[in-house]
Formats: sequence, structure tokens, C-alpha cells
Amino acid sequence: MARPRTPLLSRERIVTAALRLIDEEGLDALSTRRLATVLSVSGPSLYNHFATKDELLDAVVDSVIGEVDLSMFGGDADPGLPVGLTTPWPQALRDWARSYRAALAAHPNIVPVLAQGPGRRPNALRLADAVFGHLVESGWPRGQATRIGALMRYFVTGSALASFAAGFPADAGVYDAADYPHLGEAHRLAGHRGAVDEGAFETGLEALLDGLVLRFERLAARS
Amino acid sequence: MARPRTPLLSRERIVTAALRLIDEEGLDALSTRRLATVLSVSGPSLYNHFATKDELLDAVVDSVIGEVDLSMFGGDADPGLPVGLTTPWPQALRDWARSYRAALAAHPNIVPVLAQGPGRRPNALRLADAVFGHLVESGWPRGQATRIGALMRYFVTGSALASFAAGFPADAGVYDAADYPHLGEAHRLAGHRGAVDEGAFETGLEALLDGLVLRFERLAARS
DNA sequence: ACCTGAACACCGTTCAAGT
DNA sequence: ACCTGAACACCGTTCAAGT
Repeated sequence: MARPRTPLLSRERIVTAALRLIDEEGLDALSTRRLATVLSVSGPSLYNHFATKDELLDAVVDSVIGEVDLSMFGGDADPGLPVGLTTPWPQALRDWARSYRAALAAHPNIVPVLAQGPGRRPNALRLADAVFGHLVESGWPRGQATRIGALMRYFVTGSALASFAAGFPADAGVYDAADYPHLGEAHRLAGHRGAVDEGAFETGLEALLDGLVLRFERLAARS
Repeated sequence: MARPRTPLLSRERIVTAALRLIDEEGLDALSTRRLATVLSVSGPSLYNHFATKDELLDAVVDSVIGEVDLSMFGGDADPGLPVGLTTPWPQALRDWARSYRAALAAHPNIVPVLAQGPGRRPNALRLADAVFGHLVESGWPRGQATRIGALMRYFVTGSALASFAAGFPADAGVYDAADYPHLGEAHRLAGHRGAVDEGAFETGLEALLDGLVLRFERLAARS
């Protein structure tokens, strides 16, 4: 065929197909050759749009991060917003963490890539900027704001990386009472996967926020 | 050569070499052929000791989890220990979380595999059993104990998966003030990698424990 | 039982050739 | 500019053959 008059591929079409493949069959299932087959082109065609497979993965990751809601941090959306109308930081962190987790948990297989940090990906940098900026403007010292951004990412990526409940085999035979005296009911976890993971995330999120509010109050009391 | 009189390989030798390769060059660098070369045998030899590469990875993962200290949960170590001498649950969780993170952070490249859950790996199941058992015996309802086990794993795996600080390029040119108004100092993060990540982990851990203690007190007040 | 080389169906990527 | 087939150096795994 050689060059068609309208391109067969675009970065966007490639990214969408790649994410679907990763979601459905895992990160290892994404090969340039399989992806090309799905897109009805030959393998090397992809190299007209991405220099390497890593660059393609970067684009996939950034498209996922682009789904995270950052509106609770104000900023760009309403530049003329009165200062008193910004969302209090604990509520902003709560809303953001839920949206962040939802976006990542929808694509758990790509979380290990995404967790490596923002790199040069624009959506990831925008996210870091919004969180850090809001915390500093709320009165957190810069060093503390950095730590909070980090620890929130630890918790959210950890919770999206894999289901806790689904990690326990549903086969009751695994949990020999002599070896694991307290895991007699563990085989039922996988069946309640959604509720267990959601409950753990919410409990952890609220505990974290309570602990941070406590620290913020101590900070204020000292000044 | 064919069969030597004393075996050239053992599961242990293979696991050790595999972990070193993963640590030094990443998960993708672990191929059965490279591993075999390191061990001075031919590729297929490994299949005399592990049925598949996945089974080998499982053994590597469990060897890492075996490094986590569980002694703070009492149990096996001192079966005749008086009840009053068990470590209070917040301190036990703190000590365990630190040991857990240290073991994982020493081998960050394998964390994505390990985070998939215990599966049938004995050391991972022992860990889950010890944490859950200690929480229940400390007075936590079983449902809450499950959630706490889960949320602690979220936080620890998230913190060991990748350095937060190292995720920000050291190249100051990345952080255009027009795009990211609050990231002007982000290029200096990578240089303080250890301190930033350690500080974030400790802050998050203490905040989480504070929040959980608060919940435990509320629980006690209701009964 | 434990190692070998040959073989199969895969990879990511490069490159010359086509329009 | 954007696609193709051929080619290179890799993969995981199977299998028959050796001791």
C-alpha cells in the first residue's frame, strides 16, 4: 500500500488501542506487533508516530492521568475567584484522592509505569503543581507540602496497583489452619473484592486526613 | 556436558542471581537466557528447577517478603508469652511497616509483582496471618482488621514502588513557570531523594496511625 | 535427575523501498 | 510524510539426546 492519502494512524488512535490492550490483557500483552495488528497495520508503522515503545507508553500513562479531576484546587478554572471561596485543603485532598484513585483503578495494569513519577509528562506535572500549590497557599510549609504530595501518591498508587482482596486465592484449601491460624475466612475475600478495597481505601484516606489535620493544628498553635 | 555429578544449579542459586539482575537492571532485564548466562548454563537448564519464568518470579518475590520482620506480632516466637507482654497494636504496626518498607524498598523493581497479593506464597501468607491475627487479638473487629491490613499494604507498597523525589527530572528546564507556577524548585528534589521519601513515609505512617488510634478509641467508647 | 543444542513462535527496532 | 516487507538480535518454552 505504501503511503495512503489520509493517514491510517494517529497518536491518539494508537494510544487508545494500546490502553485497551493493556486493560484487557495486561502490560506484557502490549507488543508493538500485536498493537499494529489490532490497528490493521504492520509493526514498523507505529514508528512513524512514536520513536520507541517507551514513548508510546508515556503517552498512554499521561492520557490516564489526564482523567484526574483537579478542579478542587481552583487555579486555572476561575482566575478571578475570591480567596475565601477556595476549597479547604482537607476537603480538596479528599476529593482529589478519590478522583485520582478512580482514574488509576480503572487501569490497574499501567499503574507500575505511572508510579515511576511525572517525568516530563505534562498532565502529571500539572497534577503535582496543583496539589503542591494548593497546600502551600493553604498555609503548609513547602517541605511539608512536598511530603504530603508524596505520601498521598504512595497511598493512592498502592491502592490502585492491585486489589488487596483479589490477592487471596478463593480456594479454601490454601489456608491450612496449622500454618495460617487466622486466615480461615480469607478464601471469601476475593468474592467481596469491590467492597473490601473500597472500604480499605476510604478508611485509610480518612485516617490519613485526620492525622494531617492534627499536624496542621499543631503547626498553627506554634505560630 | 550433560548431567554433572553434582548439580550446577539449585533453586536458591537461581533466585539469588535473578534478584540481583532485577535489582541492577530492572524487571525487563530478567530473561531466562540472560539469567542462564550469568549462571554459566544454557537457557533451558532453568526449566529443571522451575516450571515457568512466573514460578521463578514467585520464588524471588517470596524470598523478599521473607526478609520482613514479624516478631512484633508475637505468635510463634514465644508461645508461652504472658498476654500482657504483647506489643500494643499501634507500635506493632509502626515497627512492621518500617521493616516491610525497608525490605521492599531494597528491591523496588520487583514491587509491582509482589503487590499483586500473597497468592500461594508461604511468606506472604504468613505475613497476612500475623498482621490480621494481631489486630483481631488487640480488639479490632475482623472487618476493620482486614481493612487495616489492606490500607497498610497500599501505603507501604506505594512508598516502595518508586521514589517520589526521583520522579521529578533534575533538569530545571522542564519546569516552565508559565505551565507549572509552583514547581520552580522541583528540579532539586531528585538530589534529596532519600530524605524526601523517608520523610514522606514517616509523616504518612504517623498520620495513618494517629487516625487509626482515633478510630479505635471511638470504637471502645461505643461498647 | 540434570544438563545440552536445535527448534518454534514470538519480541523491539532499523532500514531500504514504495507512493 | 507514512506505510510496507525483510532483516537483526533478541525473547520463553519444548523436546530429543546425552550421561
